[in-house]
Amino acid sequence: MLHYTFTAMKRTTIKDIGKMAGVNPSTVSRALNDSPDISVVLKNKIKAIAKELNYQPNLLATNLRKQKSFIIGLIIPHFSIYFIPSVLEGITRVLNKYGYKLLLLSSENDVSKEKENIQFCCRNSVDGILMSISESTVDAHHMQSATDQKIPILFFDNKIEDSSYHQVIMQDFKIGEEACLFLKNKNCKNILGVYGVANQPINIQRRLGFESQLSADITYHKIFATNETDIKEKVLAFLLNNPNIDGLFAINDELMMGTYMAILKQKVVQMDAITKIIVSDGKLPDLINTDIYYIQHDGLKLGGIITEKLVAVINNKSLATSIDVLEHETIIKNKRY
Amino acid sequence: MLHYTFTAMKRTTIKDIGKMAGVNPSTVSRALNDSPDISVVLKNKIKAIAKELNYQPNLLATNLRKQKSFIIGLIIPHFSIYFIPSVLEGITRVLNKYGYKLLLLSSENDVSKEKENIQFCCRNSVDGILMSISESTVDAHHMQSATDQKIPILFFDNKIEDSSYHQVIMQDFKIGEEACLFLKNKNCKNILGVYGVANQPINIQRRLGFESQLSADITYHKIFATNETDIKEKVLAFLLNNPNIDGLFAINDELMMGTYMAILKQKVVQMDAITKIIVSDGKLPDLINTDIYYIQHDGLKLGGIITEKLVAVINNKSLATSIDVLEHETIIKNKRY
DNA sequence: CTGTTAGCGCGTTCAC
DNA sequence: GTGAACGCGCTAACAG
Repeated sequence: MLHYTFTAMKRTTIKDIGKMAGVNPSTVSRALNDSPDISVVLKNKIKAIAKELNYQPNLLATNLRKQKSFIIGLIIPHFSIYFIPSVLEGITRVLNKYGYKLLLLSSENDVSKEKENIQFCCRNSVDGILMSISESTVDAHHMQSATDQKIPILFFDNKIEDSSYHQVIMQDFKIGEEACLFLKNKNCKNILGVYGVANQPINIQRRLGFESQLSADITYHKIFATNETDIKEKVLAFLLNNPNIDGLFAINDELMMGTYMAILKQKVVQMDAITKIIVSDGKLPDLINTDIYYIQHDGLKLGGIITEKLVAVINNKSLATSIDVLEHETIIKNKRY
Repeated sequence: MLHYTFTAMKRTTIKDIGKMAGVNPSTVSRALNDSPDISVVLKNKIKAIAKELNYQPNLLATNLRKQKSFIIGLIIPHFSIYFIPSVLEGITRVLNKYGYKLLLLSSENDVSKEKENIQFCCRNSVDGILMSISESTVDAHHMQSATDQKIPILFFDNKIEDSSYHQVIMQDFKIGEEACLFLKNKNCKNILGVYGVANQPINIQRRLGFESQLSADITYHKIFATNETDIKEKVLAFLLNNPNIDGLFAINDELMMGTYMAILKQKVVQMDAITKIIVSDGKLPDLINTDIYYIQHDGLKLGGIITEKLVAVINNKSLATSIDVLEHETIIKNKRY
């Protein structure tokens, strides 16, 4: 066993198999690909030899030939613990179903790295790209190389203003509206809205939706933050001057978590005195020990949907681009333990 | 713009560039690879043309030629939200540093899928594989194709009984010991140990370590479970008959979370009446609202370490295999908010 | 049914 | 300095 480690063991190719079987390499290729042209006996013979030699087809060669890799690229801004894992799970399940694999790339919220990633995907001839744009991305100009090569791109989460791409997004404005109406219905009068960096469509829409339903009798504050730590610090400071908050809207789990920790730490206001509503896939509400309401943003489902759509596009390039808007579930009360 | 979608736009190759520059394709290749053989003027001319034509080298061809892909495969059992994201982050950062990309594969805790994944990696000539084995994996026989091809594999998390592989693991036995000593020191007399499925090395070692430090004056119970829901149900039932628990050891975040929810829900015992110690990267302790102690298992750091090691092995194939044992930090008290 | 030939796009050896 | 020719491993077109 160990001596294999030091022996130059060339990988077996169809040539080798051909030599052993006394046939031409191309015959081997056809046999292994179950071409109907090859007699069953020969097929079996060749397959047996292939198995014995532990033959692994070189996909680099196959792909080069076929211009297809059965790999799809996923580009995300960063690895959020709240959402990405379930999206990944959803993507992977569908991908497995169709025999595709996943090249996972993180743009680290940087457009230039995003472009690099796109190019890497292209150079490797991925069959399609799933893309959640970075915070600093404003348009799709840097995806040129992909469109040039006719590699389909599907944007999800954040909408991009370009109808030539496939997209899957949520009804973000409506989500905001619903959240506000909910808090009003709960009779909140002093509300804090917690949002991500200002320029992302998803943030803007949810915020605008929320604000569209505010009324004059409500005191409204908003805080923008980039991450959990950031929001935590800002809320800590905020609460000192505003201990009378009775309603909270957070546009995602991460921001909610930071806010939650700040409220617990600052202690100027009782956690249960605040009515909280967030957009979440439902994991965080399970984790924390307080009543919290949420609008369902199911990562597992989203992952599945975008992947199904991308695969469909790959298999039928002529599919017209469209923006699919995902229905969300109505507000759900989190069951206390 | 839109008409590109319907025009057969062939990808530009070195041939095209050669034609435009009036030189041979091989010259183009050399120029773009900064061969010292090419005059600077010609180089610049060729590079300019390449840029103008938005030339994207076909890595499938390059890799086929060089037998190297600058891709490394990561195979994990499933997408745990508590640990995997930070490991991914750690891996990606280091990978970016060296220009490698990540092929992410999930075995869904299934050995046969694990084998498939390995083979897919081999067939695509990945440069190396990072591997956290599935629950049902007992040895490394199914990695044959990788070793045949001399693709280095690095195992992390769960140890595998085969010294011919590179490994990075923790001092799991010692972790168990420390946890037990800690609870004893806190004067716990009625302790519950919560473990994963019995046959995984990581689970066994932590449990054995823990049990090695038990003494006669301690009542000790143990529960084995496969996931969060599973453990939750089991603990719910358990607590009914054992309301006097005063100490808890959970070998990871996921199991802790299920236990936590069960305790809250069952209400037969006060959460704060139990001294809790877990192995965690520290995120969960931040999330939940109770004192909890933990032994640090830093995913970000681990991801970085295993990737650095794998890259080192890739660049120097002769490196002897070794089992690196990661030092863990001593027990840390979680700061209450 | 099977062999021959050609080429996917690139890097490399050997000429000159 | 640069061109020509070859091959990485595989598949597809054309023969027969």
